[in-house]
Amino acid sequence: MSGDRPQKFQSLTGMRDVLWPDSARRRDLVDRFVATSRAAGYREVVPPLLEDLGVFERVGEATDVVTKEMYEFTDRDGTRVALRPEMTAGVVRAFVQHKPLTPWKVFYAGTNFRHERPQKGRYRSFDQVGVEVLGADDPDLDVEVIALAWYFFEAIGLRQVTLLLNTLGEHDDRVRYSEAVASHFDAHRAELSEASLATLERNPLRLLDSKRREERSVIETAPKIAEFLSPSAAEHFARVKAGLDALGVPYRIDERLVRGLDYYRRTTFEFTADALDAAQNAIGGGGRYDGLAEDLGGKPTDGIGFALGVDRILLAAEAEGVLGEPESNLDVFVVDLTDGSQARDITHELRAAGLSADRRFGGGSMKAQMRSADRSGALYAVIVGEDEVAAAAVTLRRLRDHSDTAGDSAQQSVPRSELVARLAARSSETSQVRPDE
RNA sequence: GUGGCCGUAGCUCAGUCCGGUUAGAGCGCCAGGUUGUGGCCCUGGAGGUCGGGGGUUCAAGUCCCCUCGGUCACCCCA
Repeated sequence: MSGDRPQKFQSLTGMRDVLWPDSARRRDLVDRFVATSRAAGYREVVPPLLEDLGVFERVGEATDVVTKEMYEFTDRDGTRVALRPEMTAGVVRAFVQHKPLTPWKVFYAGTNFRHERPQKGRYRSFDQVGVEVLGADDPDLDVEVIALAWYFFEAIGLRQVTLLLNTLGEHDDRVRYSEAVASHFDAHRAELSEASLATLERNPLRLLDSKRREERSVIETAPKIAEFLSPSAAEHFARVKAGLDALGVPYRIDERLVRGLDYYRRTTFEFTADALDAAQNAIGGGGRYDGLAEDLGGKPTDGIGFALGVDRILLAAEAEGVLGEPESNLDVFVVDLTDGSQARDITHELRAAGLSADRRFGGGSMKAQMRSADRSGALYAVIVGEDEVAAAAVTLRRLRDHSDTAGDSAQQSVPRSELVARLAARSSETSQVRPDE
């Protein structure tokens, strides 16, 4: 016998367990996103968590997300694989692989992984919801996609959200613009930090949204994308703006919004939560990625989409105070003063009839069982003891909302045979009275 | 990857500067008050390797070193 205790484990750095009530809020948020997306004709896609490393390498060779932050490893058969750091690459890979009818409008909800130092609103395992549309070039599609996210934020009650909008031009525009930006910063190397000089080599556009204050003036004087836009790119952007105006979706043009992943073309956008007092206040972002399908071996296909950070939206909702306490959904708690067989049978019957029911295991005094009933949040307690069994009845006690039940005494005896039908009837009444459930 | 702050009960935290009896509080949990009635109240109880390891000392939650973890910020991003 050794006195050593077994090792105690805890969740890995940057990974968290989501327990109730947080799990209930998360579930509610995702459900609302699903409803919003379905209402606009989007269908769910569920790509795998693990992809060939190349799927992600193709889309972000110049980004930290891909070069430094991926969970990558060699699989048992020697394949280089990675946990997805974002959703778009996998979805586009699926599009190229299955060649669905276009336009392909999909939504998703899932977990991504990035090996970063955690901080508020940033975790190594984080959930996103989002949509992608492949195979359509219409600027009104950009409008639909952006508005969809906007309506979703409205639906969950968020008010302090800002939509930032920009365009990066078409492929050639972006290349010429990038060169111009590079030469601008190259001429001001002395004013750049060492880290920024490295960024200049890899992806000069990224310098535009640097947060370093001392570099602000160099950034201010950098060339603007507007001067590099081809007529068709400018026209596309104008129509996107006009569409958002028509729908009453407010936005702010941010010419330094270049976004993190380097597959973006033309329209880019980002949503920030102004109530969030954290450095990570971007709650969502997206844009067009017209070249991505081709980069992944498919035919040239236009694409656009966005991803929203579930964790950050929940933080923003908390900051705005729009998160309600999740309510108990339990109809009945069964208190059994006999040997437990009554609770076993009655909960079974109630559940089969579509009601929610719980009970306490291992018995306990009536006081203890009633306390459990109260804590469960159940609307009713069904009490069964020797007296009830002898009378072929149960005691039905209302635990909450006594006041609004005039004529409905707090406690009454109900024939055992009528219990399920009586409760089923009341349950449907109450659900009609409560519009927001 | 870099830096600041913080690790004491399930949770929120006193106690650490200036080392010294059995390490405390509130909330929560359990039981009793009410031999079949929850919430409120009263009484009692359980619950702690003081993150871990090493060192200094007669004596360490308290001082020193290392380490692990958390948190916030930078970088970057949802």
